[in-house]
Amino acid sequence: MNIFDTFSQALKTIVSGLEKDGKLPENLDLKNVTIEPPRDASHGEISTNIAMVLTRQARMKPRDIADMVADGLRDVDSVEKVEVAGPGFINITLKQDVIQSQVSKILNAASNYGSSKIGDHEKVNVEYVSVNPTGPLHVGHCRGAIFGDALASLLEYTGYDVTREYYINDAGGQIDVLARSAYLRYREALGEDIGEISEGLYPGVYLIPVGKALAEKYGDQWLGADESVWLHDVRQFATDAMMDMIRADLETLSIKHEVFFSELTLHKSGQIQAALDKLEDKGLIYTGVLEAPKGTKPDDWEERPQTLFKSTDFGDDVDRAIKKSDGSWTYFAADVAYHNDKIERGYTSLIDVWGADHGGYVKRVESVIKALTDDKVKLDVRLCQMVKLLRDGVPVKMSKRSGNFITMRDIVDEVGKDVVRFIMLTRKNDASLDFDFARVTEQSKDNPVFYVQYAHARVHSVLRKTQAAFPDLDVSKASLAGADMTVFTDSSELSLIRNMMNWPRFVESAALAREPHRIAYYLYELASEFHALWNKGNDNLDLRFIIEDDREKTLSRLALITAVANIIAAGLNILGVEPVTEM
RNA sequence: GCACCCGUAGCUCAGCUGGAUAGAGCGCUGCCCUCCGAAGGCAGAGGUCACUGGUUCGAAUCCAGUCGGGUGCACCA
Repeated sequence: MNIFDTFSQALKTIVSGLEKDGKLPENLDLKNVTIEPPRDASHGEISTNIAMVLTRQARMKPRDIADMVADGLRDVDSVEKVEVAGPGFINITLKQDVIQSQVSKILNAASNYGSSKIGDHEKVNVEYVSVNPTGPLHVGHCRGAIFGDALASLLEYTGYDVTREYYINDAGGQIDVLARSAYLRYREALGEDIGEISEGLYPGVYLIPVGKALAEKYGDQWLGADESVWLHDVRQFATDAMMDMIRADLETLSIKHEVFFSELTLHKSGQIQAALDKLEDKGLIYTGVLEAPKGTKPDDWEERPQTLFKSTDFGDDVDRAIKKSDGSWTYFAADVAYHNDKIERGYTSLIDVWGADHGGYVKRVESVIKALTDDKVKLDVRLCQMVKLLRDGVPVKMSKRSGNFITMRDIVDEVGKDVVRFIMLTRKNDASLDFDFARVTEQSKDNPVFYVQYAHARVHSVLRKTQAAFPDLDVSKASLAGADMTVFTDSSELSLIRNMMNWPRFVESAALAREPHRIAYYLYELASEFHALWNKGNDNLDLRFIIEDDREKTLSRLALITAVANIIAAGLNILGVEPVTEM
């Protein structure tokens, strides 16, 4: 239980006491009460708005409520001072030794400090990447991949039961295109001159090895054969090859998935029909004609009767097609089945991570979830905005048509996994992000990756140097946690500890908001405080971490900075970035 | 035409789901290395939180509208 939880409990006890004494009306709702650090450190460590929240319910003046609650808080033994300020804030200053002792708590909790149970083992499915298996991953895919992966880790850290999932779109027309493109490379592998690759096929060189592998496995039996002979086998073969490649690409960024879910299996198993039957039973399927879109009307627009889903009943703009005019399933139909499958697997919370260009697709899928579960299962679609690639401020040009795009692998090879991951998480997902090759590899304070990792490495550097000064000093967890913490009296030290006290709150709020970037910001701030303390040691020898003639004080200081390193490591771990021990 | 997202310091962006005097980095200005932990540090200037209303003890945050920017808008995936 962290310090904020402790005071949350204390407040409840105090309020119910006041209710019992008739000083406050009964059954007060404390839902909107916040317990948080005040913005200004001079107001103490903890602040609550309880008096203002209860004003209306209790029909009393906020200051009067605050005074009564403050009296109760003064009896809590970790409290040094309680003040009522402004419109009715209650500010609590903790006893200094309580603050100091937090260092022991952090060390004892080790990597669990900051982890939380708010998820309460809720089954959450996080689906991300889900790129069509028709080529390697390119930069555009990086952000969603990293975001999804970090979000999944964050949710695990806060007590959710998380499944990381990839939806393989292996059933659509693009797979036929892939197969034909691979077949062309197959012919090439068998010595044919295939010339220019025609417009409708994938030109990428990554298909050359696939063609060779096909030739090795099947020989020349398909040369000159009709498409109907080889298409099925080549589809399967090429899809598998592409997925192997994609998995390898993901591996370079340490992106993990537990489930790779094939769209094709939905078609084969009859699950699409089954899912639509569920909607049919609710009277949400009908045959109709959609109106032409209002803005730019497609040239080839024509009226056509189709099987439609009544998504407008659930907030969508228009009803959506389930079947094409030739009677085959739309992509959306498969997606209905896919989400239905997730629901049937028992997830009560679904998170889909998509690129912002799929924004128009959100409402229809939300509609499906609402329709299928009577709004009981939550779907949260997180859209990731574009990444602008720059080199020294100049936009990097990419042409998708010529196949001349920067791949995920290119970018990882150039700047490294950790840099890519961290930078991609330094903006909230729905804001666009600049990625400048020159800046992200800079070793300076401007570069947040470097700055945070440097802090962690510095702590380990100090620990290594301690060996020289005190070869036999016991720096085990137990020894550090048992150090004398009362030596921390400098404002920078106390400020650092206060900051560390906030870590659990940050983790929880980041998880609830599904915003892993908050972790990155917190780490930057913590690193900044740590570096500030380090710098103070430049002028004030007594504030250095290793004090040559004072073994005990050195141990205390090591305890402090080890706590910092623990938190940085835990945070970086959530982001999937390696906490390095030397630069 | 419609939907979604965005609009905060000169620039790039945070702002902990409604709290107190709105923050950080870059850039700018001024100080700080004979030696010791300067791939830096300290301090300062810089804001009608796009605009207008509304909700309430209290709004950058919630609601409505306006303006500006981005994205997407029948069978594709």
